[in-house]
Amino acid sequence: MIRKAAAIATTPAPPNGATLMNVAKAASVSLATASRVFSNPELVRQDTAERVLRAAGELGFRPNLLGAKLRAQRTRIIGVMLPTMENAVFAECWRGIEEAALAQGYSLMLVTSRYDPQRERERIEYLLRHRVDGMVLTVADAARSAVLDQLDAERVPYVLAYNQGPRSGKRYSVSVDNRASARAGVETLIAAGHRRICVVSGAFAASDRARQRHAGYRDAMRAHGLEPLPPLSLPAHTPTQTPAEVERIRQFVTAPSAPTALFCTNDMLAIGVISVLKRLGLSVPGDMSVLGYDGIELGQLLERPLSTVVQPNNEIGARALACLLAQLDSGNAGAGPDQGLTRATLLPHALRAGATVAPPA
Amino acid sequence: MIRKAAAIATTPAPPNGATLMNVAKAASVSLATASRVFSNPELVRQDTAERVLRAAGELGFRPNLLGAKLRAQRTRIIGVMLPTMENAVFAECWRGIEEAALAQGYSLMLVTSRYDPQRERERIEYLLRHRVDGMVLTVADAARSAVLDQLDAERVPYVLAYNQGPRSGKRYSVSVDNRASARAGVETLIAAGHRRICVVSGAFAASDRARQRHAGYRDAMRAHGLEPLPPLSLPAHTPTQTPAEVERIRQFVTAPSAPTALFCTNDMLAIGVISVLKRLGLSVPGDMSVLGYDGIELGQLLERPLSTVVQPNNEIGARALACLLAQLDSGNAGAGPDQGLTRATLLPHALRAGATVAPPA
DNA sequence: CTGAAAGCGCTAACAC
DNA sequence: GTGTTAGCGCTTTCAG
Repeated sequence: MIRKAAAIATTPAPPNGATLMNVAKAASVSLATASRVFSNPELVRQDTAERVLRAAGELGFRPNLLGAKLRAQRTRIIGVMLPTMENAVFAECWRGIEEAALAQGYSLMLVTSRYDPQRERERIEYLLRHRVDGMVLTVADAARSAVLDQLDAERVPYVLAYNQGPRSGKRYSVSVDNRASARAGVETLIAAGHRRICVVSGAFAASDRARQRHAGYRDAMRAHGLEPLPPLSLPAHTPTQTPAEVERIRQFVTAPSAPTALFCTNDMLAIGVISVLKRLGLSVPGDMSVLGYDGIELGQLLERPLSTVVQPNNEIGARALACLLAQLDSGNAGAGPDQGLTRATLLPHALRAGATVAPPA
Repeated sequence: MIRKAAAIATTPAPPNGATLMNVAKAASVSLATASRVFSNPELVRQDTAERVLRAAGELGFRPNLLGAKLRAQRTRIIGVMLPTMENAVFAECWRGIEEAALAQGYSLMLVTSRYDPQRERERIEYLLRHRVDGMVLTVADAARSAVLDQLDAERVPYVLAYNQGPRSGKRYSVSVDNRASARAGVETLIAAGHRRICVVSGAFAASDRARQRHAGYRDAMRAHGLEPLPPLSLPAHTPTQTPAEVERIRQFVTAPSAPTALFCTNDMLAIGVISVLKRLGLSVPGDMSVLGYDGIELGQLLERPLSTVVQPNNEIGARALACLLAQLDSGNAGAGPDQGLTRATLLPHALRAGATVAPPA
């Protein structure tokens, strides 16, 4: 008895007396019945349910998902890791993920990695401690990612977004065909009459997509008998208009045999580059054509709409989540046998003709 | 015995045998000691701790935060509700929040409301069920928000971001002085020689900031003996360049006594408006000056850098979180007495001269 | 259709 | 310093 009293006293002063247990008491039913009213209503008689519901309403009952999750050993929380929200492409993807999650009754926990593998590890560990049921991830480099290997080893379900898995790999991924779409984009440049075309990218090491898109560029060039030119590799994937960066761009575009068209591996970069060119006294597309990649909405809102390779960003997010939930529903336990199906979902890309590409002068 | 066996069998097949309990066994210590090694290491002897740590390492132990949270009655999760991530201003704010949270060991749960009060209610209820310790919120209209009233009633700690609380209100908020900063912005327009200045905004009903900024506009106009003009109120806070919207803008800017300068209540809107003007054959700032509000980074990266009123977005997020944690640490229980301090933190704004404002023709 | 009871993994008194 | 123990709030057999 004393023990009991002590135990009660130590209880952190019920911040919320509205527990299921109290609801049950108020409705004169057992805890089990009260629980069922919320999780399996069909198992309880109409009027009993109503009584419980009324009691819940009066007490202002709000289910504590923590208890439920702990017991159920599944949280219905999905971890999402994206490089940054400040690049609209990921904000658009997030929207797709969030809508899909909402529709399916899942919650999300978002972390950003800033394209930093070290930080990727830490943030994912964090998600793991929260016992997320699975994750939607965009990593710097899927092919050599220690953290992905770890996730595989621990059998944590995840789906890559934007990172494109190999055609017959074991990893799930949702993306466009980076290489083919980049090639298609560059081909529009070639079709416009450009011969000297260069890639502008953030650090290739920090983005497998950038590398794949670069490969697509090479495909296009070679297919048309053109010599791939060395790329302009900038430090970041989002533009910083530091003097150093501006100077690098200046040197690049004013060299003796400067390119007549630039293929930027993402739209933000393209936007930044266009502005730098302008500042350098070059007109776009008069003196230099610029093609982006991503298809962010913003591109269409600009004074000079951005010509770009469009990815269905919302859909990439939504499909990635759907793919993850499908995994969760099915062979969650014990990883179903490989059905020989490709696990890399490729969504169609499109080309958006803006006003930043024209025939060379 | 039978019971016991049954109970074990029903356990959802340990997806993770690496529990604290098992670590404790492996290290031949009690559960309590093992727990202390992680939460209060100073309470346990060096070598004991090492043994536990080693065992944990071998078993691949990862603390299950769910159990800890349930027991501790605090989750160390902060709920964040922002209107949308697709407006960079909120993406920048998120960054500030995330960095601050990371530094303090808090996790975040992000939801977006799309400027929709109904959705605000639902999403917040969601956060509440997850037992977040507190929230950082940007709501459509803080002054008449049912959900905020509810949060007050339930004594859920929260801090508003962007929504500006009244000088001596009871609510915590972190923002700039919307009215004063807007006034300062419009005054730069007046200083440039403009007399006919109009506000362009998304639906005022859906944003108290838009209304406050509009009030600042009126202040500026009146202070300079100018007649406030009727605003152009667009349906959304982010631009959609639908034919209908373009047409509305056209009528507005080609009317007999059309304005010579436009003050847009946010940067995204300004960017969209500039592009529409261009399409309508008007040059900015030649035929029309445009001033934005928000100071998103993107504004500086544009071909024609956006003139705008700058808010410290990262800092708004970081400070809002800090303010929330301060609340949590102190009078979490029982809402400390009103210290007469203003709970509305006002951060300094700035004016950024871009290239979209010039003297009227 | 309803109830009793056994925990999910962890923390925090309290006792030793 | 360390162990014992009683739950946090909920779900889910198993038994009526």
